[in-house]
Amino acid sequence: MTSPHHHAGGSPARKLSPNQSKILGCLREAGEPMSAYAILDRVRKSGIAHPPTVYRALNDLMKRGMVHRLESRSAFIACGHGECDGRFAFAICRACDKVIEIPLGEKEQARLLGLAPAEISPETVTLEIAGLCESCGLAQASPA
Amino acid sequence: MTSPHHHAGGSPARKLSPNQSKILGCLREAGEPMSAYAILDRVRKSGIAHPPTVYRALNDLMKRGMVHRLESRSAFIACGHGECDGRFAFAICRACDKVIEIPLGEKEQARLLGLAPAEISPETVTLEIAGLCESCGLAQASPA
DNA sequence: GCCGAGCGCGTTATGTTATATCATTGATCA
DNA sequence: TGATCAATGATATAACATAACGCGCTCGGC
Repeated sequence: MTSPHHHAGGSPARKLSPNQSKILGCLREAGEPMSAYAILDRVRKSGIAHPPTVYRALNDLMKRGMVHRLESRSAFIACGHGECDGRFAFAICRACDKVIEIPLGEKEQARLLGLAPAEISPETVTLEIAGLCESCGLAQASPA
Repeated sequence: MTSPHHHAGGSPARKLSPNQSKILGCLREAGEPMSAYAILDRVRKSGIAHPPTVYRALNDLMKRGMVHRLESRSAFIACGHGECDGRFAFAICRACDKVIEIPLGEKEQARLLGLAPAEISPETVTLEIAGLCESCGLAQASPA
């Protein structure tokens, strides 16, 4: 048995590997979406040196629901709820990249999956809403 | 026959350039999503030789609503309705890449945009539903 | 006709995102 | 002790996308 290593809280299953912890920490610190290569730059000093290392960790973290991928931006972000196994949507400011995670209730999920035609039995949904956040909206309405 | 009749200025519905026509034709023939480089391979015989040519045409066609991009696959597909300026969703078979375009009614659109929190005023929605199509579902249930 | 502006497009080069593959390490167990 | 497997390290390359420059055509003014 190994000693508990890190991350108090809720994880019922396996623990994170050191690399996974580093990368999750990096994303949580940032609080905003980062590309895999941006993550790589930030964790180089921690000894992570190659893209596959980052992608492996990200894929594992995504399986656990602790990191999500923003498809419309090819970027990754820490789950705002620590961990979630459900479905969620994102609202993304197209100007400043701010991201807000939107948890989807059961009903909402069902409704979204129900949009799929009979020919395709739906499994996962990717929903990203782009727009302008308040400050960027103001900045644009009255430029310098 | 191409009629090279282009003109800068007010006309709201300009016609397609030769390259745009070729690439739209290619996508329509395919009837399924293609990567930009797959398109490039297919139109090389028509004289298109470089990625930027393809991306330029794709971007124009997307602005016109005649081509959509599948974010979750980095692929492009001809609009199933010829042209649409509205919102739409996609159902995608994760096994065979079959794509079905789902037109979203006004109500559905409004509901989706309404999911955005107050902080972000929503503009566009990206909704992609992945799952298994009938034949792939069967194939998986009873493998050869 | 001549000229310059605008535009579509060709071309080169490079940037960015992601993965296939093999090597190394370290734990487990007959 | 040595076989074996899982995880990670490292190399290389594949796949996706765009920046930047330049050419040639058509259009409009003169």
